[in-house]
Amino acid sequence: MIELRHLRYFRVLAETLHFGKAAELLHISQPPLSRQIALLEEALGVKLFDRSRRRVELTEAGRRFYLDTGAVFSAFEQAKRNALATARGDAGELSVGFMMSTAYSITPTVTRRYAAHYPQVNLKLAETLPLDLAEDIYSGNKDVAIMYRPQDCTGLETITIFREPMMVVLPPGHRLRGRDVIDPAELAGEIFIVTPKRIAPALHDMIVSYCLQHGVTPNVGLEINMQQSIVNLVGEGMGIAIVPRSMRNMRLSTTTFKPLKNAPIIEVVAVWKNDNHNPCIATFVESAEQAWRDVEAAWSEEERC
Amino acid sequence: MIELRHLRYFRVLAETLHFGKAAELLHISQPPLSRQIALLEEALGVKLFDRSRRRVELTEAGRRFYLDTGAVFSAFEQAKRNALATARGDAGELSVGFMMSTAYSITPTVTRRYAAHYPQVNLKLAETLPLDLAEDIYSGNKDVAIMYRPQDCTGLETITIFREPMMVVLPPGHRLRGRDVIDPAELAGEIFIVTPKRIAPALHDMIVSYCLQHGVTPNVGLEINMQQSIVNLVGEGMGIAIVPRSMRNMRLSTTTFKPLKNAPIIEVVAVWKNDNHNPCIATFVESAEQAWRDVEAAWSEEERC
DNA sequence: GCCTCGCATAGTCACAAGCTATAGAACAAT
DNA sequence: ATTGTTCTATAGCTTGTGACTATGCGAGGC
Repeated sequence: MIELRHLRYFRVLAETLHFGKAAELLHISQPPLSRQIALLEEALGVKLFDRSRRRVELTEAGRRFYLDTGAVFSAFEQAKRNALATARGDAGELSVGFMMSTAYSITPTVTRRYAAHYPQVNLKLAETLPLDLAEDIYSGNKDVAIMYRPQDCTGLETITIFREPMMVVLPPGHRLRGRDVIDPAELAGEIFIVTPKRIAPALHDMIVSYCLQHGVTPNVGLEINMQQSIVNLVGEGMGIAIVPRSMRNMRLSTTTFKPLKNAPIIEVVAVWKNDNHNPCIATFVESAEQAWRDVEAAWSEEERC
Repeated sequence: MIELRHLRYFRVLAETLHFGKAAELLHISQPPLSRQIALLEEALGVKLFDRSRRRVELTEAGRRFYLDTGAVFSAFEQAKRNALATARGDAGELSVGFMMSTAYSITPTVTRRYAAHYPQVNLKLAETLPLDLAEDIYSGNKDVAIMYRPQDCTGLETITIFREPMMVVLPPGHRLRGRDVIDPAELAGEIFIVTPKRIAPALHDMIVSYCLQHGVTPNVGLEINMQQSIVNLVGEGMGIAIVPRSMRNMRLSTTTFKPLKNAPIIEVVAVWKNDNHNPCIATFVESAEQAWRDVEAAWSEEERC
């Protein structure tokens, strides 16, 4: 059976055309080289060298074989490089799911950064309802999710990649538009627009329990799946809402965002299954963490100014 | 050092995902397979399989490596095929030189046939003066020459690939135009247009000695290198000439070709050096010989009709 | 004609690939 | 739980073969 050894020996001999020198380059002695070349020729059924006892030269077939075995080694080296890169998470494929409500904040930052640092990774991004995200991670359908911290995390790894306070959004001409900070107690009686508990349990529970803690039972007049839609509907005068601060980035002129007293902090996390061995997960998470540190640093810089 | 054996084992295991079955397919027992896979992983520095004691599956890197090693084996198989084809003379490069005077007869027939049968051979055709052809063969500059049989053939192999009688060409309005066959004795006093002895010794000597045998000393009034030019000049009334029959194929309306009594036969041969090991020479010569047999068969068919 | 060069052959050694036997983990069935 | 089954890994031995040294032998050079 022909092995890479035979091809290695052949190529060095083809380059030197001298058994002694080739053997020296290969760190073996001359007789085994003679023997291995003879075995190679026998296995191929083709004479690769014309050799008198004095001179060695390539046959036509040998010349051809020299060119072609170059491709064999290129392919082999490429295979090794790719395997290493893939194992390190520098190359491969990564499916990332994200909640639409992070599309104005951390998701673009993180994914742009990752794509720039790891161009050999084929990054597949898909907007997904929070409800489905955890399921996709469990099933292995997606590798990483960017979502609000889920309540049940058994078998999952999470890391915080974004934190922001919740704010209240007010419709045009609302009685509280003049205020700097709003106490939730003042929101009693307002119509609240909220995501359904089924779709985004963490977010829903956070808002409800925050209100209850401040003595208000929110009057949920409208259930809407997406944060963006909620803000739009507030703009249409359908009610008020408590949403993550980054929703301001929608820059909808009809709405007003106001800080809340003792505002709850919402946490966006990257989530992955700890027995999912796609090595790109590690590089992605590392990159996302760094992106968050950069954002935090930029914010404290802003505050100082 | 990683050998093809490791890659072969890896690929079968990657396909079966079962050490026992893979080992059986490879006609080895299971323990050495485990060991060789472990050695491969160690040499690469990459885990290729996730294996519990119970289940085997590919890692990301392993999946990638499986794809890439496919290319390694493709390249290797290609190299083997090409080496075999080259050794058999089915592929490669062949330089063929030919005299322009065969451009109306055997050269197109032979080369078209060869190109059709051996499409993988890169055939390099070059028109060459007979003088230079032998030299090109000796020096290895060309592999095969198509030419009139040379006088000195030491170190050369030759094979006849075409035979044709010489004919006399007459200018417009010549006194002998009405004759069916011409006796060379009747050509006494005519101006002969002949190739210089230096350029095509075989052809020159054949014509001169033929004339002498028939009691005529040819009056060489014009020396012209190429047969085609000679026929053209006969058409211009510059003299008469004795040329190979296939020169009729020029279809020059001003000239008249007449058979000669006891016409000498000119032989076109393929010539190659017997220590030139280009395997395409063998296939080319074989093909040329067959082409000649076909032409002969077609001729005797014509005569019968 | 002798010497040198350089590839091939002969004979020996050692390493590693392969074998058998078995341990030990994971899962299934009772 | 317990036992059986199914796999992979490990241990220890055997053997094939790649590599080494010594030498043969033909081709050129002096």
